[in-house]
Amino acid sequence: MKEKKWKKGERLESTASTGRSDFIRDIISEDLKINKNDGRVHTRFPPEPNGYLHIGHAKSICLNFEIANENKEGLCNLRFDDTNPIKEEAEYVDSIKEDVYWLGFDWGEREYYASDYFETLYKYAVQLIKNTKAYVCDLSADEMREYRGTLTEPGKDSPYRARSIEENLDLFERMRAGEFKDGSRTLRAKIDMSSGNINMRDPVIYRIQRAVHHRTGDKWCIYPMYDFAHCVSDSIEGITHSLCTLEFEDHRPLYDWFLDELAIHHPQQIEFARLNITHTVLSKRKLNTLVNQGHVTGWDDPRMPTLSGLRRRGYTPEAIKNFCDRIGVARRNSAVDMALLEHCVREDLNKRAPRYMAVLNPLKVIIDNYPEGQVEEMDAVNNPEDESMGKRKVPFSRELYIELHDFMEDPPKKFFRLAPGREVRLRYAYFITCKDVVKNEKGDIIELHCTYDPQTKGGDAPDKRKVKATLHWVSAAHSREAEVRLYDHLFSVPEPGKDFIDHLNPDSLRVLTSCRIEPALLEADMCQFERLGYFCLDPQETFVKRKPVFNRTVSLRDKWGKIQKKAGR
RNA sequence: UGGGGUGUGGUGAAGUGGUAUCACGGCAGAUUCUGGUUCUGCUUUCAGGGGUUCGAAUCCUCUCACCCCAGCCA
Repeated sequence: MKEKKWKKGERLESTASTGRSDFIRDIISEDLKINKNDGRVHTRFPPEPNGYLHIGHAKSICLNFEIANENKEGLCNLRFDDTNPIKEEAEYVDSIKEDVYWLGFDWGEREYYASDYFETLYKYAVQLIKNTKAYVCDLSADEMREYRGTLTEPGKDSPYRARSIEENLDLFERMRAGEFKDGSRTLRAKIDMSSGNINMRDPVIYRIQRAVHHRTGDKWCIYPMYDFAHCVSDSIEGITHSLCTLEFEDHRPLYDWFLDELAIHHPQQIEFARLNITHTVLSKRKLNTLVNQGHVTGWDDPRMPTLSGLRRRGYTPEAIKNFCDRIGVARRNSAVDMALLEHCVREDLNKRAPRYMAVLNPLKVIIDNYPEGQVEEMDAVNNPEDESMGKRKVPFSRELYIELHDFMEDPPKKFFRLAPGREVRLRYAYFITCKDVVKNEKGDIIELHCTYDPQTKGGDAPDKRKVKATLHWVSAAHSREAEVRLYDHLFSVPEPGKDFIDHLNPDSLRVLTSCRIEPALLEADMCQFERLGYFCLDPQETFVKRKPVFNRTVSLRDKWGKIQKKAGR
């Protein structure tokens, strides 16, 4: 019989003070009202240490930890679901802890491992045998598949299903003792081989597997399966609400069955839709393929949606958490627009990133009427959004660099940057007018000759005349060379799908090696390059390349870019 | 007639019998020493049919579409 654990019903107050409301928080509010679990709220984030965390995990981390934080005495455990020694490694445990901590969540002393419960799990398995609810099965993997039936046909009972309790007890003990070959026997739950839910067709709960476990070494040669280990681990830890993704929905009857048969504390499993984001992939398998086939440099490649990749790209924990809060929690499969993630970083970085000037594609500008050898220190605001971030000095001299794209010899209508005969402002410095364009034999523009108006020092004209553009610049002699890496979507289509490799964006990385940065910038790690975007220093690459290497976190919103794109079509 | 889910603007979410709401995106404008930020306005939606009701995204019913499940993975 179907039983809905969350009845659609009267309007519920949202949890705590956040004002946020979603179906999970509604369930918890209702549970609190009837004093279920003595009013406790206890969640857990249960990663398997077999890979790196990505932003999809962040959704789950935020959900679990924030729900705990929203409730008085609410707790959230960090539990490693380490029941498969073949796939799991201590290295992943460390990276997962680092990522969760980086996001800003605290699991206190509650760092647990399913492997801590192996002994207890074994005892519970014995209890199931004693209750005639589990049996040792000698079917091979292939045979078991045959016996299982199909989606539309029921399965058949295993010939070993009717073994006596004594025989099962003996065999199971000897499985543990290592008397049998890997894969030769399993312990199975005795449920219903004709169930429409394939998970209930006598699922395996223990398999024989001689492998070194990252924590228990070679102490065990039998390991519990997820369905058994997970619900019991939740129960042992006193979890009240066990939140997981939609694909475990079919496992809930099994989750409930084990706990009912064992008659132990019974958390409620609640499923929600996993996160998808456009223009990227969020499955361990696909991310793994990207790494293994060399489409990216590693799990922390700044184009990867992994937490380590996003961190290296310059995303802040605040931006990611804000994103996770905004996408909501629901039960329908969906794909969030990458633009929302980008909006969230811009919003955060706009408030906190100090501004600097950097020229990505330098074009030399010579101010003909500026005294040779003269240097002036211009006052520049570090962050117009936050006065407390103060000011700095930027050296100005006769020879400068501006952005190549800020000049056009024959500008179209809506281009209002520098052009022959046109006057623009150099930010925090002077108005300049372009007088002459110097080209090489190939016809490439290599140098501009301009004049400046000494009256406009600081950037304002005494006669109040206006200019239509303000350009960023650096002093040629005072600026330093840097490498800048510009990132774009990893995939050129919103939903890469099964053939995702075919849709890789060839321009997801562009490396610019002769950029010029203002001297003060050397001290910044995260910053805005004015008019360009948000960037962060890549410490590893800076060390390797022996010059500053910056990653572009995200570009600024770009109206001119949009106009150009439209014109291009 | 295998089982389990899900359908609300371009996208993600709220809404649980009483004017469909919010955010992102897009478009237009204002402000601006960043074509940034900020501000304003516009844009477009209840999968479909039938029923109940004074009144339906919401209740009933039929249909359609999509997602998940046949690991000794989690």
